[in-house]
Amino acid sequence: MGSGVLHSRLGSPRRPTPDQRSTSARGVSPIQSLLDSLNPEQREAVEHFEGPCLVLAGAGSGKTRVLTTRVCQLIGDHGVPPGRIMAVTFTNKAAGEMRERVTAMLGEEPRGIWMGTFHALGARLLRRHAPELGWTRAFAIRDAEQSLREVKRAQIAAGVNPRRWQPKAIRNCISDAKNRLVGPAAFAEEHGEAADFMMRQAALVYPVYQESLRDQDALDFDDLLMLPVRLLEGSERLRTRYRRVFAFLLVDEYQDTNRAQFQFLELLAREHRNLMVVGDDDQSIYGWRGADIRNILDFERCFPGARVVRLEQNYRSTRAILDAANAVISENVYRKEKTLRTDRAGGEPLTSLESGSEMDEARWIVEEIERRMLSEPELDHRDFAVLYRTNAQARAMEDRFWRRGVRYQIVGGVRFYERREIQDVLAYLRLIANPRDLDAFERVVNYPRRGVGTVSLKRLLSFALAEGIGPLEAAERGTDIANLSPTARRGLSALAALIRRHSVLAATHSAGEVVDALIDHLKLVELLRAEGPEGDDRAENVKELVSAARQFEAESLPDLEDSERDAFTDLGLFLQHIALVADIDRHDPGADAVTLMTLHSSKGLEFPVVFISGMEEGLFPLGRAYDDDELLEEERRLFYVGITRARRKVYLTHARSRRRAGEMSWAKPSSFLDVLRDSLEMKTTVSARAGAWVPASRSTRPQRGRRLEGAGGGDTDFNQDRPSYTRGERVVHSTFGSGTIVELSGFGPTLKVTVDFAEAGRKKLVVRYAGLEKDYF
DNA sequence: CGGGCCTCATTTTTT
DNA sequence: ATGAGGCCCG
Repeated sequence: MGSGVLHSRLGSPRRPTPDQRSTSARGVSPIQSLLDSLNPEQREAVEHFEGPCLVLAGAGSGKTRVLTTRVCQLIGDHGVPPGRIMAVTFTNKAAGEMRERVTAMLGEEPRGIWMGTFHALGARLLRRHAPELGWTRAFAIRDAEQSLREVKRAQIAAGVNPRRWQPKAIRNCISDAKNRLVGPAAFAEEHGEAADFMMRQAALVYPVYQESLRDQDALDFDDLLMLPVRLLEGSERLRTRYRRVFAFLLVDEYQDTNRAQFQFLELLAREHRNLMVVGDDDQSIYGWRGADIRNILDFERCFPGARVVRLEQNYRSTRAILDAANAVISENVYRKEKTLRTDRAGGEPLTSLESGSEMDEARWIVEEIERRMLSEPELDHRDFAVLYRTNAQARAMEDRFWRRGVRYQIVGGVRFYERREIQDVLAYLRLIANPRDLDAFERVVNYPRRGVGTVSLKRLLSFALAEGIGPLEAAERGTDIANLSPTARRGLSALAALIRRHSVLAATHSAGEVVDALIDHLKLVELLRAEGPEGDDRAENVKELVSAARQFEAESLPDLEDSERDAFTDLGLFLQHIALVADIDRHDPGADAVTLMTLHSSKGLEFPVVFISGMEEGLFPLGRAYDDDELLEEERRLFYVGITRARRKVYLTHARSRRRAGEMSWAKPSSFLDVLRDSLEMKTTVSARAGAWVPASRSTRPQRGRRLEGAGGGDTDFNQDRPSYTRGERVVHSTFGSGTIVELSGFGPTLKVTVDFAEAGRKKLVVRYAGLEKDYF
């Protein structure tokens, strides 16, 4: 499991990239022949042995290859035991890929090496030491959705109305705090009296939330980063031990690390300083999640004497593509200056396409893929990728691929493990593995129907609280609870018996058997089928979960070392596994399909032909990016990432109209196209040319001219009935109270106002969502 | 308690 | 458009 199409494709020897094609001559050591095929800078990085080293690796400069070869070098040439190396990657996919490559180079699996994402490695550390922090070693990991529900519960407990204060916003505050290593107490001190209302509310919720997680023996994603730091900071003994264990640290995608991750590395590397980080500040695209670009810009200051290696030779793209990429990224101000070189002169120019709508755009893209496959028989489906800014854009694209019968694969979006029916089964499994899991309990208590509604649940929970016992124990003692209906009492004891029976089963049986028995017992397949046509799919998904569990047993379980297995049940290990493999890919690894995914997901991958769709103002860059130069630069880096995925051809497509959040909107081509204008080949779809709503005089070369918004009428976004605002006007907001408008920006649906509120201070609001009213007093 | 109907908010990326 | 959540009635 976890070996998706992309991963195994990259690991496949079938289509080597040119720089991999170098000979592996017989008689010479494999590592030596690998070294011979590197350029001088790459070799310098690979042969670097001890001390800090920063590798600034441009897109397509072979950085993954440098990292994997260095790992082999450390093991093979310097005799470093694999168990003393930690290699951090950005995704599970990348970790799997690196493991495969290292195995291929060394001729055997590097057993004992700590390789994975920060989250996975943090979890692994905590699996050993959680008791020192107040959790058990079998702690559960909350995904984003689960922690959102947890925040909401904590809000209610803390008296912070979840309707007035969005749980999502509160969760973001808590998440930011954790990524800055700020705990509940420190946060309360910092923001308990703050002028910022939101932070003040978060300060109330955070301690309750965290305590509730601990009561349930659960951690959220951010804890997996913060708590390992706490652990090492708090224990001299562990610090010394792990500094010795991890004698060599390697970090990929270093530009996307946050404060907590940096601190973790620093704690481990402070003494031996054997830390190599590889990254590209131009590809930093996770600022919104706390990534701190200063980690890369200030590396030399934190690790004085660090060697710096620049990889500027690009082995991936044509000159035409690199010129475009360089032109785009050089617009940015906050960056380390560097220029990518290539030997692949020339190449096809980039194509810009104007289409009429998102359906039209998708249709053209699919047809263009078919055209290219006809004229260039060496291209397969898998050689194409369609990238977009938001997951919502996948719909129209998928629809077209599906109708046209062109094989495709969507990465990300609605994930398998996030589906309702899967979450239901998983909740049962979580509860079987951990009877203290309240979130899981609430989810399953009345599914399938057991006659336990909100009222009974409330009574049960307050009983549990009063008695100081878990919800499941309370359910067993249903007879002791006052005012419970006979139905609810029966339902609860049936649930308790079911969970207990399966807990016993889990102690001696495999995860697959437990899941199978559970589904069988609940008659889930029958239940879902009865829901109607959609239920069939759901039933299939549930069955697929059983095979996922069996596959886990067959493939991943044997790889685990004894120290990681010891006290856990197979079911527990299965749950641990899937909590961290979020974007698990269930497709046939050999599948030949066009890849559809977000620009963010595309980082680190490459394709011969890349389409970047939705090149429209307001969508890419997103409208809100104009609030802030740094956001706009991040969007531009995202564009840079997208362009540099391509080996030989880039298409940039936009649509004049697009359905967004249920309503039709019109947009200009993205301003990101401006710097490329002279080098783009311009195309227009037939229906964009013929669009009846476009004034005829403009329709021939629309991409050259300045179009007016709403040409042809019918643009509801610019409705005259909408209230208009002016500077100095008084307004009232439901949460922030009354204030005065000090600034206006944007227009139409993106009109924003900056308001000085008497009590809440200065806020920037989107008029469309803020629900402002005029203040006539 | 459960089902159906109504209202409301939605804004972007992910380990 | 879509989904989630609240409210009312059988």
